[in-house]
Amino acid sequence: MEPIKQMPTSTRVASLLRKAILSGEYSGDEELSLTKVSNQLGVSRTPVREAFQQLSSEGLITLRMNKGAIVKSIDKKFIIDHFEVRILLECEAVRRAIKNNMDVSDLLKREQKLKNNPNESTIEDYVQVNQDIHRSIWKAADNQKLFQLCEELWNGSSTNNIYPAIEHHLKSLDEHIALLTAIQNKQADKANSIMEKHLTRSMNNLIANFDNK
Amino acid sequence: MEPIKQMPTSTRVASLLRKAILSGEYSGDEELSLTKVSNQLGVSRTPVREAFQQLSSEGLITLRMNKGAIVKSIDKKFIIDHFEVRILLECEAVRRAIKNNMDVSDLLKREQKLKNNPNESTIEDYVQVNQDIHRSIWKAADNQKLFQLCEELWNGSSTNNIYPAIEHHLKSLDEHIALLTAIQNKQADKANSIMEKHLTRSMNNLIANFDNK
DNA sequence: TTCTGTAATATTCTATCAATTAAAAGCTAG
DNA sequence: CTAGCTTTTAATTGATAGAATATTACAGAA
Repeated sequence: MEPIKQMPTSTRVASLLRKAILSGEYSGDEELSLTKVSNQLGVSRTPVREAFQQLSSEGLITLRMNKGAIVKSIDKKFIIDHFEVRILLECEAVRRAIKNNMDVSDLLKREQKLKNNPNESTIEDYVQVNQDIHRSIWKAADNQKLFQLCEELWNGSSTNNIYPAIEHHLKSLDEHIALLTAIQNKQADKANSIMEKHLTRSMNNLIANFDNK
Repeated sequence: MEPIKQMPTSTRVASLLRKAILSGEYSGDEELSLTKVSNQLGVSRTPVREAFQQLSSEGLITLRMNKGAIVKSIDKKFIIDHFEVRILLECEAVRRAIKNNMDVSDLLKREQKLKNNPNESTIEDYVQVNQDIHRSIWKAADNQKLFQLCEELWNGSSTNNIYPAIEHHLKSLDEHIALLTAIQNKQADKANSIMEKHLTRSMNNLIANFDNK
C-alpha cells in the first residue's frame, strides 16, 4: 500500500474554493461565510480561514475586518487583465531563458513523442508536459521573483484548473515545438512572438468558454 | 478616549516579521519556530501561523508540511531579482497610464510644493507623496492584476519598509517631477526610461546599504 | 554499521471564549 | 401615530488553548 501523501486541509480547501470561484459557481460580489463553508466541508473554521487568506493574496476574494469575505467577480476584464500580465512576465522569462542558454532537448523529445504517438497518450500527459515546459522556461530565466509570480499566475489561470480541453492541447503541441525550437536556435524575438500568440489563444479560448454560460 | 482602530494581530505579526527578515535580523535558511515566535510576541499560535502564510505567499519564507518555516536568504541576488521584476511591471504600468490619459496635475502640484518648501516638510511627507505617485500610476494603468502585483512588490521592497533615507527622497523628488512631466506630455519612452533609472537607483542604494553590514 | 522502536518536540486541527458588527425591538419626541 | 434614536439581541468573526497527528532524534539490538 502506498502511504498517500496527504495535503494540508487548508490547501485542499483553498484548491476547492479556487476551482469553484474560477469556474463561476459563486456569483460576483457574493459573500462567503466562514462558518457556512466550514460546515459544508465538514472541517473546522481555522483551515478555512487560512484558505481565505491564501485566496485573498491571490486576489480572488477580498477580506474585510470582522465582516467576512466577498468573491471577486470573474468577468471578461478579469481574464484579460490576468493574461496581459502573464504575457508580460512569461515573454520576459523566455528572453532570459534564451540568454541563459536553456537546454530544451529533453522537452523537445517529449513533445515529439506525444506528436508521433497521439493515441497512446492520455490527457494527463499533455497537461504534464505543458506545465513542465512553462515551468522549465521560468526556471531557466534564473530570477526567483519572476518564477514565483509566473507560478502564481499559472495557478490562478482557470485554463489549467478547469478546462483542459483536448483540442486546445493538440494545438498547443505544435506551438510548443515551435517555441522550443526557437529557444534552441536563440531566436529571441521569434520565441517571444510565439509565446504571446500561445497565451493569447489560451485567453481567447477561456473567454469564449466564459461567454457560453 | 479615541477607540484606536486596531489591525488584526496576524497582520501586525506579519509586518514585524517582514521587517525583521528584510533588515537581515534572521540569517538565511534559519528555521522559524512557530511556538517560539508566538511565545516571544506573547500571542497565540494561530495569528502567527497566518502571518507565516502571508509571508510565504510573498516569497520571504518557505513552509514545509509539518516541518515549519525557513527564511529565504536575503542576499544581493534576491534584491536584484526583486527589482528587475519591479522595473518590468512598473514600466509597463507607466506605458499604460500614458495611454489612458492619466491626470498628473495634482501630484505635480504636491511635488512642486515639497520642492519649494523643503524645510516645512517632514520625512513622512516625502514617503507619502512617493507612495501616492507610484500607486496612482499603477491605478491609471487600469489592470487589476498589474496593480495587485505592483503593490505586493512595493511592500516586499525593503526600501520602503526599512530605510527611508532623506537623501534618497530628495533625489527622488526631481526624478518624480521629470516622470510626471513626461507622463503629462505623453512621452512614453522618456517616462519609461526615467522610471527604470529611478528604480535602479533605489536598488543600488539598497544594495550598497546591504553590503555595509 | 544499520535498522527498528520508542520518546520528545513541533505542527495541524478542533473546540471554546471573547470581541465586533448588523439588525430588531423599544422608547421618546414631534 | 409615526419618525428617529437608543438599547438590546443575535450572529459572525478573531483569538486562545488544548487534543490529535506527524516528524525527528536517540537508544538498543541484529
